Amino acid sequence: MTPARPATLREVAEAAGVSPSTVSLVVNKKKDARISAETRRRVRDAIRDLGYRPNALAKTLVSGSSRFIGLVADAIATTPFAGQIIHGAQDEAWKHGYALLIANTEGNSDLEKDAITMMLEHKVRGILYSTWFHRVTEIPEALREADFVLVNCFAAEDGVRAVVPDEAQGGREATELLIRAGHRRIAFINATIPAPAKDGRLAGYRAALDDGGLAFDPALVLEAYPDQEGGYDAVPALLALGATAVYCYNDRMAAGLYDGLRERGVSVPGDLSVVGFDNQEVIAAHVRPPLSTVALPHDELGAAGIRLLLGLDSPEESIVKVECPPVERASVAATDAAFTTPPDAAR
Amino acid sequence: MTPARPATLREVAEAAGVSPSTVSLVVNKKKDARISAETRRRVRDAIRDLGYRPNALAKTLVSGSSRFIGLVADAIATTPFAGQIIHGAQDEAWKHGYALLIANTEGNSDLEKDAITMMLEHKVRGILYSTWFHRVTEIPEALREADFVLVNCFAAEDGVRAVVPDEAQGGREATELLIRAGHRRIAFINATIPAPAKDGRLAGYRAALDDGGLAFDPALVLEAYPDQEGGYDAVPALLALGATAVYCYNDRMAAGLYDGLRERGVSVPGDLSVVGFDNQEVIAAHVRPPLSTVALPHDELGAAGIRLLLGLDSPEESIVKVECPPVERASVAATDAAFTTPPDAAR
DNA sequence: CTGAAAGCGCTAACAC
DNA sequence: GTGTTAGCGCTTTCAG
Repeated sequence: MTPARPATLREVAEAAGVSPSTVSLVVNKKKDARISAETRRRVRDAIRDLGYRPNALAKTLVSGSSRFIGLVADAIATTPFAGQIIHGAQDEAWKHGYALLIANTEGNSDLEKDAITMMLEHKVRGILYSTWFHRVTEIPEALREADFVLVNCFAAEDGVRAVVPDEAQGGREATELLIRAGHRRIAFINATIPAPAKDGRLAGYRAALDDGGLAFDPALVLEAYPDQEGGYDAVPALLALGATAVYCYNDRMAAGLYDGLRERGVSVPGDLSVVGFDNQEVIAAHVRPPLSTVALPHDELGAAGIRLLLGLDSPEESIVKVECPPVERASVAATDAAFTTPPDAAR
Repeated sequence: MTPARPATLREVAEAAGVSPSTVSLVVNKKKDARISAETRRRVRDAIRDLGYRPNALAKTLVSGSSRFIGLVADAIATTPFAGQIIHGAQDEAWKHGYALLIANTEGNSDLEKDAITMMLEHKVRGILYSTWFHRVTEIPEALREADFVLVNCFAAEDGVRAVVPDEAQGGREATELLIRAGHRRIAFINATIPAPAKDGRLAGYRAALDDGGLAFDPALVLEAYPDQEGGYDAVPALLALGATAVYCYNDRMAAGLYDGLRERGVSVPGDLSVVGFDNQEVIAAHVRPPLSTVALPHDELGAAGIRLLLGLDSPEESIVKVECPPVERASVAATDAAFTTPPDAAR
């Protein structure tokens, strides 16, 4: 039985017949402490017998620095994304001996302020401020009192540390998946909603086209609401373009596109190759055929945020961009055009 | 500028020319403390000038009880579910003045032990031990040292507090959605994987059939792997049954079923009504047509866990079942049979 | 090799 | 009304 009030270090000392400081030394395995094997044993026994647990709070009080890192999120459950950020942050924090204190604010700034206050009062080492979709953000005043880094968002002002996904590089990889398969007429269905992702993913598309020696044709860029319904509705316009491949703003859009395509007897990837963006597991890995896409590295965003906070990474820029790796599945097929210009015969 | 070392209560006292206890009294707004308006003002000013933040850790040390609740999860990012549990728990904990300390264990029992140890050392008020899918679980030894409640899982032994979804009630509601629409030949595609959900959802199906005066026909229950591929593959067998409606073990299965149905020209809900289970937003709300289903109340599971831990709820049974509410969308249509026995003409 | 003493920031009696 | 004192559980010089 564990006693109601947990045993203290002092009690262990008494039980072992030594002083508190001796117990402290053996508990913390101080290298330079010379404790006789005999004493050490007696202390260990007492610890076991009493079921002693060090009090991390008291430890913090004397050492002055706590082992907490706060994570404030604007929407923990709305998407799987926030979960991944928490996951990445938690693992990395843990690795360095820190525990994560989390708060969900639903974007409510009062809650946000309270959450940050709570963290400050618990003397967190620092705070990760995260958003579920990549965007610019205001910095709550209270946050400035802490050592903080922005995750999946960034500030308008300069010099504020942040970690965000590299949308342009991702868009480029997505497009390249298609170009490498020989496609030359590649449509892009962008989002209707303004966001860093909208601009970045388009920029990446253009960059890949450029590199591939393909002209950018504005007519090939459509816009749709970034979900299944948007993708579904975009089908007629897309089909009118005569493209052999399409790169969608996100996986949800691609999933809706699949439905519309199937209804019209257009097969993927036989008649049309498709790539998405986000790598939203539940969707991308399980539609028919499995969707090739580019991953939004939320875990890594969280982990990088922690490293930045702890000063383990010291990048040149205050805003660090994390790569979005392509994940190839089965929605891209080679087109004949590929055989028109085989690598070796090029020129 | 915030000083490197935050101001302490003692410094505030000196700055205000009062004693520490006076400051303590005004900070904590003690009702029965008689502090002159003048003193109160001086203290407040000093607090503001020094940017004073109470140290919650020191407070905890003296009061003996911390304001932390630990949440250990076996898979934060694998599914959206864990995120919802965290969300529900966090909100409820917050409401009662507690902060959530979270740990992700990936089911690794060493990590699990470390996580629990860390929480114990931080003197958490209690621990919520959660799993991402509903199942029986072992209780890690260390956990017994804390006040704990199981969330989305339960122990084999008696008397251990736990909160789980009411699978049978959910299965019953799902089936009733179909029965109420007049269906009389209702197939059920269960999971191939043993789990409380498998048994519960089947039991609910049978109960609903019973209540509806329909005979249970074992031939109408199929089994498939509980994901999109499983649902897709089950289509031929399902179609051979001649059912007018089908209840799927989960939404992912239903989504795969949609694909297979569409390929064969079977329309939902025109030719076949479909209901799922889980209410996995990204899928259920956005397939075509939107899927009627039954929600797995993960948020509520987390919240109920907190209330149980805090002793705010005191149920009769140690295992509390949380209701799975039906969410109707557009995948169920009335069948002619409904008009054969209109409610009023019944008997 | 080990113990005594001071103090981390705060609260709670109890004085005055 | 407000100050004094004594710890909460622990670490850390500094003696011995």
